[in-house]
Amino acid sequence: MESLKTALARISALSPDTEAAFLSAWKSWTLPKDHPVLREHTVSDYIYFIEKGAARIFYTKNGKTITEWLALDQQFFLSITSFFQRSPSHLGIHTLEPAELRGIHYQDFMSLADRYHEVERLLRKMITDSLILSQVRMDAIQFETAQQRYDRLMATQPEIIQRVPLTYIASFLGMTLETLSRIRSGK
Amino acid sequence: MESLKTALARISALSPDTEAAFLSAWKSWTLPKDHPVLREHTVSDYIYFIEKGAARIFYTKNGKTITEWLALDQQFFLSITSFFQRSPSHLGIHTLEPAELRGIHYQDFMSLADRYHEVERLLRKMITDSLILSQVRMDAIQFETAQQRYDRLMATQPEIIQRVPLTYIASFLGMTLETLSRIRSGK
DNA sequence: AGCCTGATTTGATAATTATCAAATACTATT
DNA sequence: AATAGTATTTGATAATTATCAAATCAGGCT
Repeated sequence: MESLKTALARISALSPDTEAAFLSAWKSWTLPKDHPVLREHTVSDYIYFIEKGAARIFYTKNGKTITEWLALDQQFFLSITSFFQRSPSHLGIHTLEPAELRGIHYQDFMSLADRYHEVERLLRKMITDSLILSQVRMDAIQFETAQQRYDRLMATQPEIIQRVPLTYIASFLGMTLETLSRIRSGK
Repeated sequence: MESLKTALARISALSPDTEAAFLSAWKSWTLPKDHPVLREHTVSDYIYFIEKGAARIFYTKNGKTITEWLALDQQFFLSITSFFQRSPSHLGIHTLEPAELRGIHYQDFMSLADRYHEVERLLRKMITDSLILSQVRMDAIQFETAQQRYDRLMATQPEIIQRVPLTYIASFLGMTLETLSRIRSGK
């Protein structure tokens, strides 16, 4: 419980009673390794926070499974388009390690955002952070070579390489498994 | 004035007095063709709305000028990272056609968002829309061929081809001018 | 220890797109 | 209408990365 609270406090301060109301809306799950969190083509109702463990957000394109995001301890994740547009997501999510998850339902988040200006502000800041991340990532994908994208990952999240199978990392970085392997072997 | 109001109403409803307060914070500019809106490496203080005309958001990478976004009539645009992080932007912005611009300053937007819950909600929805767009675009860049990206642009914003020089469109689509030219000629 | 299964590496080749270099077309202005 | 300057097209070649195929490696299980 402590770490979700800390993570939220880092984004935006809440007054004690608002914080209590908001935190109590979050549910908890303990999931084993390789367990589904969200089935593909369903509406994603939750924003998740992974207290501990690893999860993979993926989808299928032309018969291939693409890893769209990898979430490790202390990160928020969700299917953006599905959660906000309330439409079935092409995304699936499953755990890669045993995981402690927290999640807040769309309806609960929205009614709290309606009731508390501070929660609305928190939501706005969460989305802003996510948008900034998305911009940086887009730039990387569009204008960096495969080598540069790998180097960037090593610089920012080296632990990901230890904990996640290379196949997933490859597609997360927008390259094939073979290309990633060659980059890692130093050509 | 009417169209900014309409565009905002489409995003989120405001009560009459909140709307009046909010709209009055927007400034107006009339700019000629090929006129700078934001100089590179400065802090971007405004969210812009282009009533009429065309603008180009760009930056320089390895000595090349990359078009990051093209905004035509009735669109909002801004340097996301600079505006929200209050840091100098690598982005520059200039007009491609004579343009009627509206803009709201960071400080004004934020203090209105602080004062009015409804403005905070509007801001949240604007950012959400932008995030969804960003996700869709990222997916296109990462997993579609040059041909598919061109086809998508033709399907969604065909008028852009008529109004914007191909060099800019090419880099907006993440390909070289030559590649775009060959795609257009049907190989 | 040996085996099985999945993960990763390596090799050969193909596809896509970029780069460099002209040639041609277009536009605005005289 | 001629010209200058820019925009676009075309051609030849190179670079990057994907694809397909096979070999090797690693960890869990009997």
